[in-house]
Amino acid sequence: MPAVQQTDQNSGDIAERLLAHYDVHARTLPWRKLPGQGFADPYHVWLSEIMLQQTTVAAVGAYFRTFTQTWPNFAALAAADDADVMAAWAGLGYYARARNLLKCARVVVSEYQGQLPSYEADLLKLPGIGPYTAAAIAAIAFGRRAVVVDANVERVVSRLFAISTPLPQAKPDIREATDSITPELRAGDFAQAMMDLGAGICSVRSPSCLICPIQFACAAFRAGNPEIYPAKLPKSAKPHRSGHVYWIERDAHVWLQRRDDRGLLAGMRALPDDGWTARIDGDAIAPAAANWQKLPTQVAHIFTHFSLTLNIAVTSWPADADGPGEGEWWPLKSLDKAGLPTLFRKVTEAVLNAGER
DNA sequence: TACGCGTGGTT
DNA sequence: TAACCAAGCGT
Repeated sequence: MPAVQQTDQNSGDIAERLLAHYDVHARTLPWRKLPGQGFADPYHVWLSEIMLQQTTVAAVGAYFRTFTQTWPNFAALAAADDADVMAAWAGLGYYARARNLLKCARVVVSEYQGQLPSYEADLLKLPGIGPYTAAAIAAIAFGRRAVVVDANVERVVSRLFAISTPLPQAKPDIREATDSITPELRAGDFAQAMMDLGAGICSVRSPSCLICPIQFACAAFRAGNPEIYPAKLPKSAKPHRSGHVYWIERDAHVWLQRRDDRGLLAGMRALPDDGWTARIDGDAIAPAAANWQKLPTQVAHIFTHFSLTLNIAVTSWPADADGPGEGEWWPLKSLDKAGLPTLFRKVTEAVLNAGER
């Protein structure tokens, strides 16, 4: 006994009502054209969609402006130095996105004459573009009909249709239901309207059903329990790890290394460590024999899948001697330009605030 | 297929 | 405060 079977007529009404609401209430965003003003620059749509993967609108804003000012199109970005792009991405997280961003820009230049392809199937082949992003770009930048499903849409649609199967098993049903209400025209506006709805009205904890433009069609509203959707399986507890980082200072410079190309914080500049990972604690073995001094303060950081407490050991290094292993001496006065991920920024702050060096 | 992958805001 | 969550993707 399906709670609600949307009729064809009803399905059309959903898009119509949602788009009418969007025409009046669309959020103004740096990468967005307002309804009726045509399609946004595909480069801007692509860049914003990559940045917005698992990332809030508020966090993306400044990065989007920096990137579009520094690299205004695919050709400029494709010609950029990898290290500059990684440094510009520092702090935004999920650094594989930045590496794939560059790969993608270079493919667009070499294979597509610097113009993003407009078909979902072609977009899907590009680095960093998955099912969601391919559909979003095809619809938003090129006006093609595509079924755009992100976490917002999953929440809205699971409520509309009272889909009680837990995620991720519910994904096929949700995609089918989304397909059934996606209009032939204005699929891009429809997708953005669904995401605006999910970000504002149809929120996770306390949805504002009384002002929702598609309340009339919502099975969960009718049942009085929108907040139970989407159902999700419980998450496993995240482990706690500890380890060390090592601050090696020589003549107002600090020794920085580049992390491995794969895994956590891949390819990012970093301080030397004692081998801690998401799975194991560090072994507390310093990268070299030296007069190490342990700082009284620790740094705590929480990743997606584990939390970490870092101890900090500092030493001063003989003048003119090279640091241990591969690395570079980075001037302390421009440490903010090193593009350190947030974990190591916390460490540098702790060291510099400690004073004793 | 399920897991690894950042960070900051919210409750 | 600890847990949850965000315009997901690659492997």
